[in-house]
Amino acid sequence: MLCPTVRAPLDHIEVACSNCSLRELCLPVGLAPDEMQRLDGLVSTRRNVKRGEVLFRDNDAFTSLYAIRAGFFKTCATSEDGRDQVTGFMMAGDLMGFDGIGHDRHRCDAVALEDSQVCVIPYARLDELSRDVPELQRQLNRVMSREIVREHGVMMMLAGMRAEERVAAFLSNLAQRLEMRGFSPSALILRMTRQEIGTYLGLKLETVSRCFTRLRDEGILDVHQRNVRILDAAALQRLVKGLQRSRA
Amino acid sequence: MLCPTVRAPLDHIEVACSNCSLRELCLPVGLAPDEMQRLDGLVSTRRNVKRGEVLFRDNDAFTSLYAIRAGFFKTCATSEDGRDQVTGFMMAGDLMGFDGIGHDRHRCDAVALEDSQVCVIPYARLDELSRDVPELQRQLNRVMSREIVREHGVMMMLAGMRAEERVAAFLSNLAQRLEMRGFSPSALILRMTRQEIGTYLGLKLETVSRCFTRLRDEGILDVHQRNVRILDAAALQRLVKGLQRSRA
DNA sequence: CGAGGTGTTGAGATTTGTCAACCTACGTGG
DNA sequence: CCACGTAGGTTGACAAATCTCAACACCTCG
Repeated sequence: MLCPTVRAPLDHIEVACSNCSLRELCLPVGLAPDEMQRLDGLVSTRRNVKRGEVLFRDNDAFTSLYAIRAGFFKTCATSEDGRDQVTGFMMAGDLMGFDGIGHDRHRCDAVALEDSQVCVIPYARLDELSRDVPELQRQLNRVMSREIVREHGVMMMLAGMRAEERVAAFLSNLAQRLEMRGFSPSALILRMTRQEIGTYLGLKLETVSRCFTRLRDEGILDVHQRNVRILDAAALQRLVKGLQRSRA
Repeated sequence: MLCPTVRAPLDHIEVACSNCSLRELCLPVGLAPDEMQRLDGLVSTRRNVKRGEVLFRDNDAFTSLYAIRAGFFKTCATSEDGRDQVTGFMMAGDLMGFDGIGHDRHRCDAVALEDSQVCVIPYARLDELSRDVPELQRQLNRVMSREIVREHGVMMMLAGMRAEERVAAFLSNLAQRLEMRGFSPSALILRMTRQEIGTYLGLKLETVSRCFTRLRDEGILDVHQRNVRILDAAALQRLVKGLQRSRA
């Protein structure tokens, strides 16, 4: 994606959080300029991860958090018996790796779904710095808290929604997050397979496919493989809220 | 549950984290004695919550975290459209309220399922103290990280397991946590209704009931209303791992 | 003793999963 | 530049799991 002759200078120009276009979405939110510069000193490494490559894997030693600078990831938890659960899809500005803090080992995999770049945030140094910069600590707590709340939302979706509602919620959420990043909220290019969507939503891939088809037939979507256009966002939202069908 | 003539002295004797029998499960894990004393100074309020009472409610201003000293709670996330999701069942030593850190408002309800007592941990003061006591900050991060990982497990259960497996996982988890607290891991008294279990597991209450019956018929459980005895923990575990039926 | 909340069970409807066939798009190498 | 192989996606018919609705049993508490 990135042309090497362009990437090199970018590494120099935007290497710091203070200059990063994602700073309003990412860890530095709320930091004063001098505080942000101290964070810059910490986040000095970037890492390219090609599509299909693993950034970290379940049971890897935990050393760092990762901020997505560009690209798209899935995080998957794997149970001993081989069950696989996509726990989230992550995009630019999102932070990954919190699962590792609790036991000094990662408890899920992070896999790039397109060629990506992440900022490496060494946790030991972040921990150190956050003693000096209270606002950084607070922000870290906030981000983790929001991750917990986000997961509540996923649980609600998995436990309470039927297939079509789940797919609607998935698309609606994706669109909203793309919009926050300045992309079109209606023209989506999915970076994941039907199988991966299914694993995330607790559905089989055929069911996901059928839901896409049904939403197309209802005039809510335009679907061509991974290109999805949301034609009727309001109807999608009604589905998410379960107003389309009776429900106690 | 607690007899008042006993409770009063207890309040004096065990008022501090340093003396609390739950300190190995709760926030103070890993703190040095002097650090723990500083935490004692902070956690000075206790609050009794009767069965059915709400400790905090969705959209309440966030001021404190809560450590369960005795009793049993459920936490429920409610979506705008009235869908209700039990996100967890909490028992002695568990911490609640992390959902509120992200936006200074709680994002779920905490309801006592039996007469309970919680320690109130004012967040602003905890935040302050954790600057001075790095280990406290680290412990807080660990606890939140584990909450994230716990929720991954719930997502895996909701997305990947069939009804009977979910019920088995629920019981097995409950038993394990009771055992960690020194209770029998085989004789359970459920503090929640079938409805609440169902909401947690993404099943209707009738399905939960039928699963209990089936597990009884299979000789794995002895069920009388809310009294459940686990007769064959190994079989229960096999169910959790999905070894009982074919699965890709 | 009665009332109401809770739990169980049954029959039938609905949703989702399973299996299999086929289609489509994309990348590779000739 | 085209042909082919393969992974990913769609669709159909049928099976299985779960939900729905309804009746009834049980238990606790006033």
